[in-house]
Amino acid sequence: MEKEEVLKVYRHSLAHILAKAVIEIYGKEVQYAIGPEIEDGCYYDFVLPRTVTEEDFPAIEEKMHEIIKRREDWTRKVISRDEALELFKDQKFKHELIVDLPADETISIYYTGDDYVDLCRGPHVDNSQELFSAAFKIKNVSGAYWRGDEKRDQLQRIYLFAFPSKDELKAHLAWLKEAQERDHKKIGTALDLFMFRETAPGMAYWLPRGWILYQELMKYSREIQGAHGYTEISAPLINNKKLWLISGHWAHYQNNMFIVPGITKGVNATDAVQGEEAPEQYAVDAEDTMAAKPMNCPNAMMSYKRTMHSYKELPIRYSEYDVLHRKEKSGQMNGLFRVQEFRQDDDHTFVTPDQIKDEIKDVIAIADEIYKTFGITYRAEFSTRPDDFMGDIESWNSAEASLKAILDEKYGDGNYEINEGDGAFYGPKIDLQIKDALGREWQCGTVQLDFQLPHNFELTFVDKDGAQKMPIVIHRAIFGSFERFIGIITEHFKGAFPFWLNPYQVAVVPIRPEHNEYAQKVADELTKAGVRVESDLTDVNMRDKIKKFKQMKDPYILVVGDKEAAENTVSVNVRGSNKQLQGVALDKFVELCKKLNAERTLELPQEI
RNA sequence: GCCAAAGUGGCUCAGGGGUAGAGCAAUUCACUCGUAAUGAAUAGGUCGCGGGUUCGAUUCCCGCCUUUGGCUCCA
Repeated sequence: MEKEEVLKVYRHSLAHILAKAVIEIYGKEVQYAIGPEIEDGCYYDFVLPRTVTEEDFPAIEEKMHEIIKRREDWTRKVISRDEALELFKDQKFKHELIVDLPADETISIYYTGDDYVDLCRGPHVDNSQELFSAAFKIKNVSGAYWRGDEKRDQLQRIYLFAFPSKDELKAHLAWLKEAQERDHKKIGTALDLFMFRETAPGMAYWLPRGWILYQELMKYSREIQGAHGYTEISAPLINNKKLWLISGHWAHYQNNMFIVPGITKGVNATDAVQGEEAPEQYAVDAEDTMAAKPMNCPNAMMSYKRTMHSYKELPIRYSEYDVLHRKEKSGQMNGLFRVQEFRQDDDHTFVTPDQIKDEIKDVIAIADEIYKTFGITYRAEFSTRPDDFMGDIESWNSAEASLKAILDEKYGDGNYEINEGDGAFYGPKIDLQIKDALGREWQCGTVQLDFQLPHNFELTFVDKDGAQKMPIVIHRAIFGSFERFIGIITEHFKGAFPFWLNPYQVAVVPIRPEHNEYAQKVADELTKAGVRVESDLTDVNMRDKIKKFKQMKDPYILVVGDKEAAENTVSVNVRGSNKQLQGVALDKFVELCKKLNAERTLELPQEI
């Protein structure tokens, strides 16, 4: 068997052992649902008479070891649907699974010993003793909904790390520990980039160092988009609900919006504010109710609509970096990855149908250029027409064909995922997914075709034949939200950002106070060259200063003393090594910094 | 929203029914130093918020807030 196959069999078998252990501990009334293998092990879902907590883990693990040591045979049996339904008549989830199996499906069951049976396709080990060498550990327990549906039973899911050997488990746990060190929430605090406070749940406070980085990203984005013919607009942060009624957000997205109720004037007051200080009553259904924007598109439509447009003007590209607010359900927030306030490198491009292909191609080219700058790899996903689509099928078909042709050309047939029927109701889309340190995928870039908003806002352009036609809108973002992207790259670089992006690029440390003058001169020359410099001219031990700047992960720390001042040189301490480059000419160093900034170099040169 | 866990000085964390402790950071003094932790002293916390039990709660109980992991992988 292939190594991967072995791993699958191990994990799958261990899931059954887990179930058997849980049943032995919690009794026969346990309802067991499903137990697939996953990335680093497996899990099993149960309904249990009481909740499992961390304190229960050792007992479960011990029971699993005990079961494995029984050297029980695993026997496979093929049975009829009726036999299966009878056998699992007290197991509601198994029962449902059997009912849902296709009519011609072979139904197989596995006995582990003679007191535990599970519905399963297999394959498994033949005897528990094959699992002697397997290494496993309960990872955690969480709630999970039966079949992922929140309206159905809430199950307790027990996760297991599972590997064929102890060494592999150990290696995995070490990897996990390293990954946790990369956590952007930790690094963000350590590097003083951003913070979160209860005064604004899920909304980052950007601190001086972090805000420099943020702005560098926006600067880079604007530079690239400017070169690709984008024009930037900015629009109101809160809009009257009239806008959201037109766009459809009021009907479809209200739960995700922060709403500012208006003052009623004889309208029903549903959310009355009590007390003497607030005699007016605020209500969501008041005419002057406003809402913070969760998306930029409606205002972009308004901007387009202000005047007539000729086909000669298209494509029109309105990019936008405004702040967006989306209200999330509690429990959905996650550091910078999922926030309630963020900015996107957003854009809405208005095109004619025959411009779609070239335009999307250009978007993908921009995405490639940007992601390459960070050395980040992504996975493309193509989502096609859903059942509740809007518009006519011909438009959909041709739009999907255009997108598919671009994806095939770019990534090759089969090198991107297709999610049939997963598109938005207003159009098909391409999403670009990037992994965080823990391997979780987050959607960053997105390209969406939209036939709906132009319709809702009655957008037109005058075509060659003089007829008024409806443009198609392309929504797209490459970084996605800057917040999320910064989270991703913080973990990717472990806080050691590329030179061009690091909040401060060079730190200057004089050896003694008498070297302050020269240190200042060095700092001034670098600043003049557009380099972000910080220096410490206080009367403190130079070692302490170096330590402080190293902790902030400044790429280059310059130490200057008698020798450097005399020779107009600097001694360079390079991030990521203990290397010190002595006697580097100041001019030469300034030139290097300018080059690194101009080229947005990914790697930090270790030699100068 | 749901399941589980957590919240103690700026940061990292210990503690535990009798009103709190360490390291780092900060401040002061000494050291003036050639590339990641000099020494000494000082200051800093109504232990997330509200309620309950108790003579007494940061500790136990309840509610809320915030945060973390999971709720996608389908016998």
